[in-house]
Amino acid sequence: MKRTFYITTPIYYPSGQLHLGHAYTTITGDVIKKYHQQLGEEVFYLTGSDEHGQKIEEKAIEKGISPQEYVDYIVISFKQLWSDLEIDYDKFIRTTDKNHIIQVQEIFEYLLKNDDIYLDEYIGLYCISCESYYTETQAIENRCPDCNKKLEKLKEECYFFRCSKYIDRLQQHLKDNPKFIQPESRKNEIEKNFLEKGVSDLAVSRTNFKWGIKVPSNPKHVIYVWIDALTNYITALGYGTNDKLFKENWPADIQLVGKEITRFHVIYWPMILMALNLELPKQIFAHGWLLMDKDKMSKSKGNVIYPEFLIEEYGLDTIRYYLMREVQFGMDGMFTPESYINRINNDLVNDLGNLVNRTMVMVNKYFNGTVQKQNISNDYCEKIKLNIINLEKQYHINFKEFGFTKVLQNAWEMIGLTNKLIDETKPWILFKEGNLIILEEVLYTLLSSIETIGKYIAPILTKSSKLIVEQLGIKNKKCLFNIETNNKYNISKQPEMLFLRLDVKLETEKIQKKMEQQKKEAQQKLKLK
RNA sequence: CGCGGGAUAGAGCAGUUCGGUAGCUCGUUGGGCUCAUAACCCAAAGGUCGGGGGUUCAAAUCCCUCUCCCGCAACCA
Repeated sequence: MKRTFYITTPIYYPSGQLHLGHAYTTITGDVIKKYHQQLGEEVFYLTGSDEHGQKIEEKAIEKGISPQEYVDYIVISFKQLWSDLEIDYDKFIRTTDKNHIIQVQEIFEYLLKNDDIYLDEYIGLYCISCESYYTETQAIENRCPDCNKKLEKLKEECYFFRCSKYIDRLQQHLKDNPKFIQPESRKNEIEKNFLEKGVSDLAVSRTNFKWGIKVPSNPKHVIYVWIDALTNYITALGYGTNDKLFKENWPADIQLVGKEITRFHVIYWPMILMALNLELPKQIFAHGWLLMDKDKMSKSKGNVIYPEFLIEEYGLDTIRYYLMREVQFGMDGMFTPESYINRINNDLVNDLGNLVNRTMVMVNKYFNGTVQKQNISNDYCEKIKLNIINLEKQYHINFKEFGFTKVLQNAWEMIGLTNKLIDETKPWILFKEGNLIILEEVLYTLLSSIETIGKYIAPILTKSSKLIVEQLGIKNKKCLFNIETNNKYNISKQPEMLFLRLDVKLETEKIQKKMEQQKKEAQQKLKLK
């Protein structure tokens, strides 16, 4: 049986337009996919949309269309964004897919039959004007935390999932698999805050809205988000219908989630899988948030940035680079227009772009675009070659631990060394003095170093990597760090610049203006309501 | 005493597991170079490692205590 590397993102909720935060998660998955493909592994990458629930129902009513029409419309924008970001997903699952609906119903009935789900009454504090339940910890002196009105105790018929049955097994699993939840800090949080305090049974159905998957044996109940949404990771593989695809992919190798939904993915999701007698995913990675100037991105605050604008203005690679470089994976990171533009100028334009450009100009100027390896020894060149070898080890270690920041730091260390090599060997003087053999060896070393860098950054800087490899005239594109395979380079005569220098002040203002404009639009929408 | 995370140069962060000259990027200042996208290379300045106490020959790191910030059960990556 063929085993593939299976990656999932959360399925996003189509209550509005996706922003840079969503893109962050999905780009990360894409980077992981590209790395594993580079290793020659088969990869299956899943993303999708979670389309049911009260909020969607309300949005649709507000717009005077059916929920289905509404989600169809929003999902087009999701897919468009992933296409703009060149996300190479293998399947886009929608919880309104027919197959998903049937499977969820079967799963629900199966759990019901096995007594993992039972019918009972939900008693909770309800706010009539907000139409929502609050827990006792949320309520402020028996008043609604949102509108401050008095909360009523309400009873509602509801199906529950028997968490108590699986809690011991889950705790054992966490003990046996210390890397199940990453990063470590999230694991501690979950254990101390939830597992050790006990997990009460989970309400898994609703009767107060209609837009969802009906419980077949009791259709006045709609299956609530947990069993509907979480199971997407298996129904997408054809659980229950396509055994082959399912067995090739499940269990997932890595499930990416935002830190706010860690709880559902490391407590309830594994319990559902246990109840279904399925293996648990190998790892759940909870990443942090992208903050805008220390604030969480939020539409009402008007500090949201949408990726479309950035792609159009600055190119896809700049976004991928920024997110992977600036944000320590697992921790919160910051996006500020200024740091974004600065990263582009400093790292991409000055260090990388300029290195490639200055080298290629010299190769064309001094050797008309063709240089060969000269079998002479040169201290400076040896240093670079040694570094390339060390780099390879680090590369795999870092990628396997999702240390994207480190991957890029190492690449940039290499770029720095290569820039330094030029200053140390001074090719223009070698040329003036007629030291052509040494000059050719230096230029050859520069090109092999650039080739390594080009391949090294491939999973992250997809476009630049391709352009570098193409412009160097490299044939054996697959080979990763083997610098000795190319004894000769025949480079492009008119190299194209990888990145163009930006005016920091001008561009920063442009982005801020765009955000202001979006803020106004959002406020107007609120007024219309 | 609810729990978890955090506080390190002007900014953003690493280092804390297993104590031993405090590090990276950007910014600032000075110098070098002219192949290159006024880019690149070198150097310097800048820190009582949140406060206080303790253990130790030695603490950013271990222990105690205090202060401040962030997150935390319903649907926000």
